[in-house]
Amino acid sequence: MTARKRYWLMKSEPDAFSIDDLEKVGVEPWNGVRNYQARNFMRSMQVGDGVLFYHSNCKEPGVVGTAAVASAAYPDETQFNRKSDYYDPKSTREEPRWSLVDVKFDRKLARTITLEEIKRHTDALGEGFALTQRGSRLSVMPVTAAQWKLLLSLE
DNA sequence: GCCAACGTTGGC
DNA sequence: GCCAACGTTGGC
Repeated sequence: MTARKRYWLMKSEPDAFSIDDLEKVGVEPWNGVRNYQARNFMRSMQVGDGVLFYHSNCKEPGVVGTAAVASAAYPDETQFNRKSDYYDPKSTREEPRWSLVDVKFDRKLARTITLEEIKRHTDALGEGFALTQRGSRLSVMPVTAAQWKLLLSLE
């Protein structure tokens, strides 16, 4: 039951949902992920896992805060909603395609750990790190304990 | 706003 | 099952 705590990095566009938004609401269902790899990572998450909150597609992309996984994976409601941008006509209640987890605010970093800065540590982070991998657009990815420690040590 | 890289779709 | 076309992501 009590698996060791694991770590993740989750991207969000601050224009859509920022770390400040998460601080305001406290807990947020991480809806709208429509990539199988990212979905599978969320399905393997456990309550209490650590999350690096990353701002993407913005002026200063980078890690801006930490959060925690607050639920096991469950179906993403937006896939059933015709009016939602995330509506998936091929998904059914019986066999939902898309899952999400609830994410709970932990803290904002004193400053943004920018992507530019993170790239300078590419070697230490290792080749398998999707964030610094050329062409990777994965929005939810695993982070090792060592990577977690290294990234937060830059704060 | 541009565009490279990637994932998905659909015709065959 | 291949692959061209298309849509999206996300850094710059």
